[in-house]
Parts: sequence; structure tokens; C-alpha cells
Amino acid sequence: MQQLLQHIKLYAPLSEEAEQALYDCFEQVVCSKNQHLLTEGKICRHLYFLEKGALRGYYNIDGKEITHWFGFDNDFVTSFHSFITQEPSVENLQLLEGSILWSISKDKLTELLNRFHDIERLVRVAYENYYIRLEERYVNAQFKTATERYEQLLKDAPHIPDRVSLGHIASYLGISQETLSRIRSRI
Amino acid sequence: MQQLLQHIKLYAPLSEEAEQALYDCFEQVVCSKNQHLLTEGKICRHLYFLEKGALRGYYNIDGKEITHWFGFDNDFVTSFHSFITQEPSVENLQLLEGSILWSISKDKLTELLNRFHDIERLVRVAYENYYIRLEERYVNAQFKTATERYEQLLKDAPHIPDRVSLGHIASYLGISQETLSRIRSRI
DNA sequence: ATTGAATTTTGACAATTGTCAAAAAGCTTC
DNA sequence: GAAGCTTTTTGACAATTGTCAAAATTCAAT
Repeated sequence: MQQLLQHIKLYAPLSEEAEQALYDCFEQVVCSKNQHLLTEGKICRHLYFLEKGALRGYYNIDGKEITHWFGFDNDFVTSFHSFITQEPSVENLQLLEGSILWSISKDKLTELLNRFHDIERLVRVAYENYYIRLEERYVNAQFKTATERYEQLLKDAPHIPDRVSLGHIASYLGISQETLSRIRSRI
Repeated sequence: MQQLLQHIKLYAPLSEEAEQALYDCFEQVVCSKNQHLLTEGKICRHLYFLEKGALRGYYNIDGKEITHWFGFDNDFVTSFHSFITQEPSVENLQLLEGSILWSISKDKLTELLNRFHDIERLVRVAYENYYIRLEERYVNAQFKTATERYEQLLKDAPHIPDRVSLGHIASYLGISQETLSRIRSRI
């Protein structure tokens, strides 16, 4: 929990009361490898902070699993679409390693956002950061070759190949596993 | 200006004082077709509300213009990366039609965010919405075929082909203009 | 160490898309 | 309406990536 509080202070300072209120609202969740945090069709009612571990978000499209996102230590993870709209999720969240998470419910978060301007600020700033990150991913995805995207990924997350299978990485990059294998043999 | 105030109330309610403060901070900007709102290398110090018109964001990569984004009536537009970080922009913003915009400076917005919890809320909720939209674009970009992406675009923004040239649309879809032309002849 | 399952690599071929060049179609302006 | 510009389409070919199938490798559990 200290790690979570430490991490969010990078976004914005917090009053003592706000910090205490946050502290009271998060609960620890321990998950084993391959376990699902969320499956499609369910409404995502929690936001999670991934203290330690690895996770992927994926869609089922035409019977295929399409990984579109990874989370690692110190990431906030949820199905943002479902969490924000409280509509059924179209994506699945699955742990890739045994992991430690901290969870807060939508209701509790909403209450904190109402009570504390500085928590509202914190969340706004966090969204700014996540928006920029997503925009970067988007531009990479759309406008670079498969090889460039893989090299970019290695730069951004050098630990990825150790923690995530080639199939998941290929899916994330939007290329077939065979193509990724060939790219790796060429580099 | 009424249109802007009307629009943001869709995100969150505003106190009278907050609304008045917002009203005082926005300035009208009228732009002609092809004019640039921002060029790369400059720090983006304003957030714009596009009351009426059309705009694209594009990168210059290896001498080529890569359009990654369109804005239309009722969109907030800026180089989010530069506006948020106050680092030099890597993208350009160019009007595609004669347009009416409303502009607020980063400094003034920061002041409003500090003074009014409900404006902080408004911006947080706006980010939520823009995050979801971007996520959808991302998934489309990465995991659908060129034809599917074009059909999706027609569904989301049926007016696009009337207002935006084929070359820009092709760039936005991440395919060559020739390929898009062939896709259109097949549909 | 050995077995069996899962993951990764390799090969052959097909499908999609890109590139370059030229023709056709649409718009403006006189 | 003709001239000159921009935008869109078409053709031919090359490059990239996908698909299917099989082989090789890695990993975990006994």
C-alpha cells in the first residue's frame, strides 16, 4: 500500500485527510497466474493498482484472442471503457504472473472524487498521463512497420520478452506470431 | 460561446461562478482554410474548442505527412502531448475548413482548475471520454483490415468524405491513397 | 533424466498492400 | 468553355505479411 501512495504522489500532492481516505478505500487482491480479473460481458466495478505482476487486456474477435494492452508493476489497470461507462466489458483482463493488486470500487472512488478536490486533481492528472501514453501507442501501431514497433517495444519495456509469451507480444503488435519470430531472427 | 457552454454541460454540471469564470477565460479565434493552429517545435499553450469547422493533426515523418487525427464541430482540439507536458510539439494542427474556435491558455485553465473543483471534475470527465474514444480508434487501427476501418469511419463520421480529401483519409487509416481508392471502388 | 505439453521457429505459398507512373476526373479562374 | 491546377483512379509489379503445416526447442512435472 505504501507503494501505491508513493506512486500516486508522482501525479499530484495529497492532503493528509485525502491520503487517509484513499488508504481506507483500497483493498489488497492477490491473484495467481492465468487468473482472470475481468471477463467480457461483466461490468467492471473496480479500478486496480498493480503493485507487482503482469497482466494483459484482450478481446475475443472471431474466436481469436487479440491482446491490446499489457500492465506491469505500478500501472493502474481496469477495463477503462466498462469502468467509466458502467456498461458490460468487451475486453478481458488476465494475469500473466502471480500478482499483488490493490482494488477500489467505482462507488468508493466516486465518493472520494466528490469529497476531495485533490483526489479529483490526482485522477485528472493520471488520465492526462494515460492519454499521452495511449496516443503514443496509437501512433506507433498505425504508422510504423512491424520491425520498428518491436524495437520500440523492446526500448519501452525491455523486460517484456522475459515475462510475456511471443504469441501475446505478436498479438499486441498486430502481427502474426510467425512474422514476429522472423523479425527476431533478423535483428 | 453558448455552444461551448452547452457542450461542456454534457460532461458535468457547473456552478454559476465557475461558468462565469470559464466564460471570461475563452477567446474567439477565427481561422481560414489551410491555416495552421500549431506547427511542430512550438510549445502548445492553448486548448481550443472547435465550434464549427474541421481540423487535422499530423506528423512529419521522413518527409511525409501522416494524419493521425481529425477534429470536427464540438471537439476540443490541441496537441495534447505538448499542451499537457509543455514540451515542444511533435505534431501540427491544420484547419481543413474555415473555422470558428474558442481558445483558453494553459495558465488560465490551470488557474480555473485550482479555483473550482467542478471545473476540475469537468476536465477529468472530458479526459475519460477522450480516453475511451482514443482506445476505440486504437483497437480499430491495429486489429481491423483496411476495408473494415474505412467502413467503420463512414459509420462514425459519414460526413468525412465530403469534408476531407481522400489522401488525408488514407493517411489517417494508415493505408496508401491508391489502396483506399481501390477499396472504395469495391464497396 | 524422461515424458508430455506448450512455445517458438522454419518452409512454402497465397493474399494484401505499397510504390511508381500515367491517365482520368474535378475544380478554379480567367 | 478552355487552361491549369489538384485530386482521384487505374495498371503493373515488388515487398510485406498472413496462413497452414511441420519441425525444433523450451519448460514443467514426475
